[in-house]
Amino acid sequence: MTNARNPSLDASVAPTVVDAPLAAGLPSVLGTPAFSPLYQQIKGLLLQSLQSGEWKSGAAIPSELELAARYRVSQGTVRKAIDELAVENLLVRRQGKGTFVATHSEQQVQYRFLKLVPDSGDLASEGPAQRTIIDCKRLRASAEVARGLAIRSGDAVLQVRRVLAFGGVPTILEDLWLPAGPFKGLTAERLRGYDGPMYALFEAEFGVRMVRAEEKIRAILPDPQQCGLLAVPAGTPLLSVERLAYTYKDTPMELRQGLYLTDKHFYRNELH
Amino acid sequence: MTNARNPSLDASVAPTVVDAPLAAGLPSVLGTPAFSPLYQQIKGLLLQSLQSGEWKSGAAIPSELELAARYRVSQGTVRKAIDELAVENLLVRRQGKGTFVATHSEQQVQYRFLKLVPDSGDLASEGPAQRTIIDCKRLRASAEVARGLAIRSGDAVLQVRRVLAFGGVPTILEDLWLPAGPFKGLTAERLRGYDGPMYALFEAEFGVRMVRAEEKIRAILPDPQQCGLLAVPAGTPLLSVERLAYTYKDTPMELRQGLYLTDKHFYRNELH
DNA sequence: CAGTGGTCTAGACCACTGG
DNA sequence: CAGTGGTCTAGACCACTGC
Repeated sequence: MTNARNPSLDASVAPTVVDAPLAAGLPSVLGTPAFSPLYQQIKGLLLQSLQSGEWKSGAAIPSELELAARYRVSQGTVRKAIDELAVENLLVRRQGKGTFVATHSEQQVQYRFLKLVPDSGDLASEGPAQRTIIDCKRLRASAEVARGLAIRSGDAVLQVRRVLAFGGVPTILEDLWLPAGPFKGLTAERLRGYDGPMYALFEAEFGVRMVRAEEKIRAILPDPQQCGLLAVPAGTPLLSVERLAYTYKDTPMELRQGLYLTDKHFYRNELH
Repeated sequence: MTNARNPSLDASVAPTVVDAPLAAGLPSVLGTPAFSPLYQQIKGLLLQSLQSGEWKSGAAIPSELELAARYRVSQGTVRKAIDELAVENLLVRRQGKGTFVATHSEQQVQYRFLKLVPDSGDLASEGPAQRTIIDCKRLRASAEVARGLAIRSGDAVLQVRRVLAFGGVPTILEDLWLPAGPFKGLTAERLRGYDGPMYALFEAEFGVRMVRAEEKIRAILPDPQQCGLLAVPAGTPLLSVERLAYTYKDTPMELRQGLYLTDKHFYRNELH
């Protein structure tokens, strides 16, 4: 393919492909990327298939050769697109088996987004967390919550409060805010009836896949109510972990504030 | 190249190449990798050249074509090796210019390992940090420090204590422990005379490049001395950030305990 | 054994940098 | 303009999985 911006990636095989908005090679104002390599466009198409639900959580996507045929590109180009999605943890490659849609329900990565680790050993060695749903309320988004979730202040949101305990010791107190629309029908009972990571439930019941998140971490002192729920004396310093979780296309779908007791655990991070 | 484990990657061109220790294809006991792809071996050779000092911090390494010729492999294989090193932030690719040895002295990534961010804006907007070296002592490693640095308890180490302030507000109190050998000659005066990231000084003066690190984060209450140095009242919760930083080959080279004031800043982390 | 992802090659051409 | 990294292809073969 000589590729004067991909004659073959046309509407018939790739209905919604977004071709480079400007002529290739012409730098546009102020650093707008005037060139999008083929594999990036393929990546975009794969992303669409993921977002649209064409491929379900945990299911295999078509093989590289099939995708190459579908998009009329070489296997290597598809590989590069899949490679990036695998690095971002949206897809999982398994040699000899295929490429699968990443999910939060797998045993190995149950706590993909939870960086809290016991002082000795790993979370798994403490056995499963004991989850206690305290409540699940429907209310109107405060200005702060609305800003995080990119909705209008006053829009309906669900607020979930829960406590996680390890080995019987309450360790994490969490408040979650979810946009009411995508999570219509979520109740405290439904949450209590589910045994597994919450994000797995979101995938299975609401088709919402959390794909990445940002956390803001601070040291704080809990208020009296928080002390009670975590069963710690006033004046105990806690880690405040404010998380904003995103689905595809950088859409924020959950705001979460966690309070972590860090006398027997720590938040583990790797720097590169 | 037909490659029945790389006849061409021989001693003459790649003096220290470690060939797959076992015959390819024969799985050995308990999951030991019995197969090492060519590009991984090339990666190992590049790593050696980095570690040996053949290529200095910030300097360009040979072009892909040159390396391909040197190792007698295709450009694609060299590319894949470099790709991984670039992902790990050991190398930096610059299109049209070359591939460079990553360094901590560059403006853009000055604070590569510092995840503290002001509530509004970024660290750069606050101007440069004011660094105050409190002291730099030579002492014997405690059991804990020795365990972290993988040396013997009682071995000589340097302990550095300093305070970082932003906009005149003391925000970070840090204690560092360094093995005395590689850092022979480091003094408080030398540290005070240097204007820039400490890791940049380590590169320039001691040839030690920090390549990755692990952090353990907790919420703690400072002791009276720490309160004094940070000018905060007793009872102020602080983020305790214990960092273990590594050079090449997973060699630990620095243990660091930081106390972060998080009323105007937060520790920012991204999850994937 | 067929099917999947993983490695490796050789070659063409494109995009970016700097002299 | 030459030199660098970046993209894309086509094809061969290897390693792993499961039937």
